[in-house]
Amino acid sequence: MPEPAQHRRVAVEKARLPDAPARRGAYRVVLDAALRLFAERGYGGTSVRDIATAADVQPATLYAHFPSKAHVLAELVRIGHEAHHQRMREALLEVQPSPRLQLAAMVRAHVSMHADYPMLAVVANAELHALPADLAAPALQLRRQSEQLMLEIVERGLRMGEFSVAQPWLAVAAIGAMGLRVAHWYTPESGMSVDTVAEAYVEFAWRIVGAKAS
Amino acid sequence: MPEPAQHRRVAVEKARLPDAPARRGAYRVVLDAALRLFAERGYGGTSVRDIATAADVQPATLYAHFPSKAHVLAELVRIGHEAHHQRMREALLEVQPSPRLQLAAMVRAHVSMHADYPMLAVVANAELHALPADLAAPALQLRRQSEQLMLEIVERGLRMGEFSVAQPWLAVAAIGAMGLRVAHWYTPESGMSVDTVAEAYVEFAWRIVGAKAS
Amino acid sequence: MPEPAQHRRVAVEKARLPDAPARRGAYRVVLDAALRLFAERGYGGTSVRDIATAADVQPATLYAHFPSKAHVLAELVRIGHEAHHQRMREALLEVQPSPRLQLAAMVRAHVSMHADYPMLAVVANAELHALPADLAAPALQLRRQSEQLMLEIVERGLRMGEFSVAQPWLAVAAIGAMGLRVAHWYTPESGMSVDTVAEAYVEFAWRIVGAKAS
Amino acid sequence: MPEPAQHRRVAVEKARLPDAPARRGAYRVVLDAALRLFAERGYGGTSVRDIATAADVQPATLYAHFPSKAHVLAELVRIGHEAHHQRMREALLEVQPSPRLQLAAMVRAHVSMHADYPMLAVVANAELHALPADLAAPALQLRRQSEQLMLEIVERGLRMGEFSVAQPWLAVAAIGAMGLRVAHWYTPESGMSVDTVAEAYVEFAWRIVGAKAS
DNA sequence: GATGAATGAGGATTCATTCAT
DNA sequence: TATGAATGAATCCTCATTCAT
Repeated sequence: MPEPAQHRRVAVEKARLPDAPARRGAYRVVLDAALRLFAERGYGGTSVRDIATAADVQPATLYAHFPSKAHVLAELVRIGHEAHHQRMREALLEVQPSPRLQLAAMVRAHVSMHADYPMLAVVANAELHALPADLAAPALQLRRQSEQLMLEIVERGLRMGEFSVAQPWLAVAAIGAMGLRVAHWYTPESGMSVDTVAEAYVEFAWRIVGAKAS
Repeated sequence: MPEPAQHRRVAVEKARLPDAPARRGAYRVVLDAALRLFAERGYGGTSVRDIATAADVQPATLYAHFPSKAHVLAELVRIGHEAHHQRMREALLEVQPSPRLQLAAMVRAHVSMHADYPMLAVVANAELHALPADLAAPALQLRRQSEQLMLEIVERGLRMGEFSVAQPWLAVAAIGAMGLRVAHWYTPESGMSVDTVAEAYVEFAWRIVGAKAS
Repeated sequence: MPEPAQHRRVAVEKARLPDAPARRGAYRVVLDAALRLFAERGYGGTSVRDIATAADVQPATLYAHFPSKAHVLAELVRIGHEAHHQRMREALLEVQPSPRLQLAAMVRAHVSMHADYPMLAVVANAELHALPADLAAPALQLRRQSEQLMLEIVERGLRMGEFSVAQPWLAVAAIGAMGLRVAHWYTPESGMSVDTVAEAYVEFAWRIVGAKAS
Repeated sequence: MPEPAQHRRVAVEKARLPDAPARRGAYRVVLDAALRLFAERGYGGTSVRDIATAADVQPATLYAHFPSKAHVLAELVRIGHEAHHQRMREALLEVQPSPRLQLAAMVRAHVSMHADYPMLAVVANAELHALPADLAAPALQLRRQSEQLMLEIVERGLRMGEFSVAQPWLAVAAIGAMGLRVAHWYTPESGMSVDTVAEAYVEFAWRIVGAKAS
């Protein structure tokens, strides 16, 4: 398995959440602490006391802002999936309707999301299973939409003769997987910019779907 | 994220371990039960009682065979990494020394391992972080070796003019990530054979590294 | 072995702690319960559940006040040794600087401490070994001080010609031992007052060191 | 409390049992191991596994020789009390019927027993309470006999005008206590011989009961 | 909002003991 | 006699959560 073989789940060390200026106070410090701990140790490996301690708050305080530990995770999962989905949508809206450029825009958004918010991506992906079905449902829907979107782009590219790949679904799975993993190894300290990685992965995606040179 | 968006961590439902005729008795049923539960719920989400119940033994019986819950995970991680490493090594030994064929052999081994033993692969990858450093160390070493091996093949292909890719390390990361994710969605009931998937991913890998048609 | 040969470790039946009006609530009831149980059954023979049940709280409540079962014992050991040390110090401060009177004051304090707080004395002495070294250290220091103090008094008495005994250290050991044991058999219901016992032991101590009649 | 303030329950480090050439094999190694562990950590602080490990035997093997963990302790308590009682009896049989000499013989036997077999003495005294009443009964009876015997000697000495002490029972309690404690601090490595200690304690005992110089 | 104390359920692990071999 | 595997109960302690303040 070809990424820096360390004994950590995320290479990055500080929690980062989008929409930074959102809520303030205990709500925010709890969410930040939970993000880091869930990313590093997993939901099951993190106790409410761990979160409270890291947030410099009493455990009881957490319950003034979240109905339960699961709802803290649910909130992170929601934020992660919504940010991801929004990046994808915006990327598509700003691009020419060519399958090649649309695929590039999606991969760019997908990869940069995972490099910009690695902890959030790891939590949203790897801890989703820890949520009860009802709390997981909204995220699953967004996930399905993104997947479907990319599949439609690839299939349109095939119909238009711009792409050439035998099993489009497998190609989409492979392209998605590439990006997912970035969250685990990427760190700004690696010397590579997010853009460098994103553009490299765009090229990989093009190659996978057999995109004709433009 | 482009795989079947379900609320499960592995598509497959039954635990499978290589070297099946190995040990017998409580050791084996505990390991089987732990494999399934760790894969489905994660290490932190699984209690010793859960394992014992699933294995139909008393919690105390587990401790006659493993020094601790962590050692059960460590054993699964070890088995997973060793099987993976062995498949890779054997694949390379049986192939012509052409980078193109060597890469294909590695990807085939990597992907088929993840499709043949999805739970083992998920546990070995996603729960490695739950192990104390000393128990994780052997697996990390094997991991580093596999990564290094694939990187050397790609770089040799580049030097020989058979491959063409700007950032070999990123290519290796992408190829590895593709395969990792297979463990989460693959199931024989999907209608695709392991070979179908493996061959598709070999083609993707070739495209990523820009392999010249042979 | 010459004390009432019963099958009990302390003759007394109710736990008593000095500085009674100190802390209130669960902290206090836990400490009282632990004192009685440790005295009667020993540290190893008492479970956290035993203590909690006797204190009429949940086991978890104990951990809101003490970091561990060992810390409950440590607290009792500390209280016991500090009370003992303080009695000794105060006794010395209130007495003429004659070795004969100083020895009497110390023995009186030593014996009355063991008769007034028999359970505390038994726990502080007989269960000290159950503490990890770091928790036992403060008690050991106080113990060494008391011993040294009595030895110095005896040696000064010898130099001044008031006492006459061949091995002062053995005399001190014997005098200390006499008092220690009082905690096991003394009870107010025996018909003897604490003072009666204390004065008898003062006489024994004088005889042991060969004190000249004043 | 005037003995070497260490964090150990017995100064001595090796287990010693009288009637050495008695039984052989596992019975003996288990008893030796239990003696040391019970002396150092107490009955409640020692597990059957601890004993078995120290004896280099499987836990199950212990049950081929003793019906239960409690019976191992009972055996040690029995051996200790019988040896103690026998020493006392023999000492009395070999001495002139003078109270002064009889008291000396008893103290000599009492003290030397506690210095010769410190671990056995500590276990027989400090762990007696851990035994169920029926297993403790024989030891308690021997104990009562020894106490009674010494009391009778002292009272006879009083009637004969050889001794002079106000409360004979307290004197007996004090003399017994002195000797008991020797087991905790005595070690041959201290530089004092058993005889030195015993003779010093004989002198202390004489002084306590106010024995007239012979 | 925040908290300190409390709790019942459950966490991993060890207990003394049994039994087939 | 000795043992390896097994067990049900109990070990200490932590869990997520509640509630009066």
